[in-house]
Amino acid sequence: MNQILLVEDDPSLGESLKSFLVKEGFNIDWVQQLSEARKRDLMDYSLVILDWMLPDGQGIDFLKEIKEKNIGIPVLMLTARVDLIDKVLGLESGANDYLTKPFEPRELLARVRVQMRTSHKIEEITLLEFSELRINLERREVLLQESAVEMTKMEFNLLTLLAGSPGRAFSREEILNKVWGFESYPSTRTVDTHILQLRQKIGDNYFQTIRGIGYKFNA
Amino acid sequence: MNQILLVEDDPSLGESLKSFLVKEGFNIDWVQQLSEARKRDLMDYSLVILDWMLPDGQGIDFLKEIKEKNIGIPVLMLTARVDLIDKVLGLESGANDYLTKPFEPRELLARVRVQMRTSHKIEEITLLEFSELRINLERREVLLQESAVEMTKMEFNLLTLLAGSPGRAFSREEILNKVWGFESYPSTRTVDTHILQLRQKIGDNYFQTIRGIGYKFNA
DNA sequence: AAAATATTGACACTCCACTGACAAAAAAAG
DNA sequence: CTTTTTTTGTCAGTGGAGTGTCAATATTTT
Repeated sequence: MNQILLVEDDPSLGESLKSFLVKEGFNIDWVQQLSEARKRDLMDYSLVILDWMLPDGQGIDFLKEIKEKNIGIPVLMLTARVDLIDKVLGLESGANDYLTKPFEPRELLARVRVQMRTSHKIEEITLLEFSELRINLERREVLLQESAVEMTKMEFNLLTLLAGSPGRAFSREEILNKVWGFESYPSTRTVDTHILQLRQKIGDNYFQTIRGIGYKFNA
Repeated sequence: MNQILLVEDDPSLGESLKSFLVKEGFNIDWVQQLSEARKRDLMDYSLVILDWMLPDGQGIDFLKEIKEKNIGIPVLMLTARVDLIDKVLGLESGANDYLTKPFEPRELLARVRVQMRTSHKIEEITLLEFSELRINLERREVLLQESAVEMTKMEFNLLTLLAGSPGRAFSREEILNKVWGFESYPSTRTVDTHILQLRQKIGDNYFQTIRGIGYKFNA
């Protein structure tokens, strides 16, 4: 789990950063546009390195999207500007760290390691366990009474969102935002269908309908 | 909850940092020596701001001690040196962030907030508690004397509006605007009906009629 | 290409938000 | 105090919104 999503439009900087970090043992997925970055499933990464200015939008907008999803993935922002305002704005928007260009690769490396280190602590919660149900976030596996249950991508993401906060009520909109993301807007009925799938796979009891709102997971 | 241990030997810098952070709502415990800092119980704090050089030892030594204890408290290092080596060394030794003097107070503030945010999740007000009644906004649950009371969507919304400001009088129009929204305009009698439902479910005492106006919630 | 998955739309069914009517209570008027 | 007027309490019936379900279509993956 040392996968990093690098969002940087400058080809030469991106290339050198990638090769530098790869040498240090990280797995780098380098994209040059926000539109590309939005297609990625953030669950697959343990850190996002995000440029401030990008051809198709502000990096800070993407940052806000990430933080609203509340996945807990750390974000390290890069900027060419020396403006303190930008710096503060970035950090207050939820960035975990900030680096001003030009910077030394070794400082970047150090700060990357800090983020990996601190986020790894949160990653300790890779198991959600209930009476008959066990969800392994790291392996993306679901066990029902010791036997594996196959889950599709959306099913698994939906399940972990709900099961990650048992008892908490989720509105359909919140679910769409956090599981599907901002760029795709399926109808709210899509949520129902996937809930149906989950109910069929692991039983009705876990999922409680909250009429007019959405659903909640009961342990 | 927002207690910060500031370890800084320079009197003028320490004083100005302390007053600045106090103004921002933090509780600052400022010590000028490592020996003083070591006497403190780190459990009492949610962040340590640590100078690199101190009269009775290196700040980085204290940093290592903290990290070896594995308490999980974040540390923000300060240094007068511009040496990249120091920076990297500090971060690799377990510091969560790093600032090189001179720095802007606002940048310090932003980085402090980042640390506070990631370490201590600020608990949101999701509970309304009264003598026999507990309302959990997150779970959308209502407990009356420890036993759950089923609520429909409108009932729950109405209850939380009134119970959110106990003693405050709400006119029917205000209630309609805030619970039902602007687009739908049911008659004001609808409010009465829902108040009736609530009275039947959790007792008459909580809801007081204000003739000619509307209702208020009494704790 | 085929297979797996995601999404939409349709239908039936349930439930509850809302209305309207009347009773009861309070306030105002006489 | 009595009567009239206004406001609120109460309840049952109904229409419509919300949901479960499944099949059909679109999309992605293999």
